[in-house]
Amino acid sequence: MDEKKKHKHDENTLVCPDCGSTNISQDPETSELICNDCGLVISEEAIDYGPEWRAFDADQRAKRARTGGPLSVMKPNRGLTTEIDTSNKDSRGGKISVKHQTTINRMRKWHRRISMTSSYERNLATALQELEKITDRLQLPKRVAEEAAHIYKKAVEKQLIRGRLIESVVAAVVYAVCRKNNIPKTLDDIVQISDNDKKDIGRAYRFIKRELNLKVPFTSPSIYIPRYASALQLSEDVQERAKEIVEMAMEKGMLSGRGPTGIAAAALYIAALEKGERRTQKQVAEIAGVTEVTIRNRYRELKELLGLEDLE
DNA sequence: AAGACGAAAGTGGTTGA
DNA sequence: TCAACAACTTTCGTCTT
Repeated sequence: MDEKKKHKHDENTLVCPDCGSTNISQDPETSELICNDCGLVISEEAIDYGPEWRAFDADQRAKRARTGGPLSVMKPNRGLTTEIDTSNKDSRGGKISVKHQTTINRMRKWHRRISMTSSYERNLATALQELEKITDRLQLPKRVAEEAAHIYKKAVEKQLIRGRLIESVVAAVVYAVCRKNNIPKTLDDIVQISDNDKKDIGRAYRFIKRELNLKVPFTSPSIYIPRYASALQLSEDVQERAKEIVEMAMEKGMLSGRGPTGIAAAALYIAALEKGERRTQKQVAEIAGVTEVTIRNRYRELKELLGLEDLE
């Protein structure tokens, strides 16, 4: 169990370092170069206005900040806020009279009430921090983070967060955005880098999806093929063949209920056999995060469904 | 010795009363 | 809220390479 977890984590952090070779596309909006194999952002045209350090809680943030906060659409008020400080001095450092202090206190109260301290803002602040952590660890492109932020805001406005951990909801939203954009990340991938329960995240995902009417398309197994293939160092040939197999299986309606990762894994296993680049079931199973048994079952189903000849 | 195969029992999540 | 259910996993024995 421990070993398996470790392995999965490696898979996430070290995905195809050389995938710059072929499968790259450019995002029309942000002009980011994105690897289709794993969603890795190869290079970004946009300048990052954020700080070079990272902080996970308010304390760290306060210690590390040297100037004002970074400008970002990912922050409430774009990171620009003003605050009336509590030292009761005027701009030249002189004391403010007691008479004026009450006025200023009142101003301070309202100012804070209006700008920063509403629960909405506070909620969003933690959420965006968490969102940054997750998208960073999964190496997801910026537009995914932005779409997720947008959806999350809607969820807060509709009061859907009540009774749920902010972190779980953020993870759920990220998962939903990945699904929507056909980015090959499983719920397990998200759980690996999040500190929360799979149960919580899954429940939050279903809830958010239903309440916000998110239209999440059926996940085609083929989106996992490039990712698994490069992790297994299989050729383009094998990938193409595996995609063909998936296509054929889908036409015959094999998609009912079965997990897409298992189908992708089995198709890849078959394709690799056909092209003489044999991988063991165990190898494929580990990469795909399913068991050998599942691969065997899908393998058997695919074989009889497609009438594939026995291969040796 | 390692891989492939499949039966049987167990697990976590969904669905419908 | 509970029970039935499907998909998947775990475990294990057997056969093949």
